Amino acid sequence: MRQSKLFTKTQKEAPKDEVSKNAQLLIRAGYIHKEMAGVYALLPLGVRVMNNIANVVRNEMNGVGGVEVSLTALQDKSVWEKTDRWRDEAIDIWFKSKLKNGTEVGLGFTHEEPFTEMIAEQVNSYRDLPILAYQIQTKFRNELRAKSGIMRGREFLMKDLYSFSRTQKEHEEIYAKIAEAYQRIFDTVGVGDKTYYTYASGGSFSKFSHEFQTLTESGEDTIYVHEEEKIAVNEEIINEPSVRNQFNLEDFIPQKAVEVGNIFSLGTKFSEPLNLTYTDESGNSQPVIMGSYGIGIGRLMGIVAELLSDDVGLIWPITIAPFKVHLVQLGDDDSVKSEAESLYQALVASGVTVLYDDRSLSAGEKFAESDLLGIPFRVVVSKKTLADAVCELKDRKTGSVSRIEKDALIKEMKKYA
RNA sequence: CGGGGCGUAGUGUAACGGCUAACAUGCUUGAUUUGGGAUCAAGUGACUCCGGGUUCGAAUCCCGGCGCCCCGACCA
Repeated sequence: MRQSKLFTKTQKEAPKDEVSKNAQLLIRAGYIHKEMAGVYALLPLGVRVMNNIANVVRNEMNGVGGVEVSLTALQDKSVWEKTDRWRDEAIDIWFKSKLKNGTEVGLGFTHEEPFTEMIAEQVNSYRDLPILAYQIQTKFRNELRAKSGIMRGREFLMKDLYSFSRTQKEHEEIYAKIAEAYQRIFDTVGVGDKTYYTYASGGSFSKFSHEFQTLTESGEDTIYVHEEEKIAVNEEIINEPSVRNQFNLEDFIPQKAVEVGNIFSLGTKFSEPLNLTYTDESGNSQPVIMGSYGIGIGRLMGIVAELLSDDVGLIWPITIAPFKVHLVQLGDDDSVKSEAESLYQALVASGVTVLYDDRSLSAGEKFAESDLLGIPFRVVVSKKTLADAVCELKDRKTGSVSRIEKDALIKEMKKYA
């Protein structure tokens, strides 16, 4: 993409109503636009990062046998009444509205109920199971207090997968497989080393649920971390006897963290009230064993922005960066322009995503903006580089600069196509 | 929902109850520049969040509303 066509602007200063680092950086760099408290629009660069993160998640979910669907945001009240989760006293974060005829509807804050109903329509026999189905969709939660930029909003993108198993054993195998996929996701997007598999309160069908918590000072949760074992325990259950029995808490140290994913066993909590059953090998009707697995895609983007940045801007990992290469043309010289243009064409032809800064601005401004945007590789074409028949390649993360011939550069960048 | 703070050009800040609401940045035009948000000049841009009130006079004080941020509570 040519930067002259990118309509977003960068700003030197963040709006004063943003305190959180993720929102400050993402707004300054032109990735997001604040619509209102806790509600952010995605600008072109933001869309690209969000899609990339979603695709990382999608690939892993497909890899463990997940099948993608897309349920509705508008919710039928009657489905939620079956599990008693329609009442405001039960769920206080519903956004509710009415149809013209007076029928009440809600905007989905999660999808266990409609998902279970949808699956019940499809499942009859043990031969139909297990099923892993997921969606990547916008959720709506009427939070009393939105905070921390895009980390806790009222409207946000989330991946939610639901597993439907015949037996507890089968469920547990799936659960473990998804936990591994989750860790790979966090590794891939660049926060794996700071993300801990965290024991949290389980609910009625299991001793624990598990959260994936990423360490950060701006986190709203406190977890107790065991560095060597790479596990943690959420503060909320730290005083429970079962926890004290299972873990030697002396080895755990408290840290601030943000929950980027969670997985939990639902047992038959939803399948029973919503009549999701199957006929087993003996001809008996059995309730389906369920699990639920969430990842906040938008929150993940926020945490990456926050953790992988420095004092001049964002630093995207190559896996989710909006573009792999930021090609910067310096000066208005015709020879420079045509060289940059041909390099741009060649990189794009090799399948590399490129943001090509074809504008006539001062070098300083272009560099400062490039640093702020955080694209992994910056390639400069200028009179200087042209004179030596090379390009300049800078790694945004390490800051290392090298000179490389055009063909070698294309070959190198092609690795990231 | 309890507590605290704040609303002034696009953005960031200033302005004792008193002059035409200032400065920086952005944007426009021109010139000089072209390897770190460059320099100079001339422009542009504000019903001071909204509605009431006090006062000779309100960005400034008072009341109400709306919005935003922070702390807490809440958070399958």
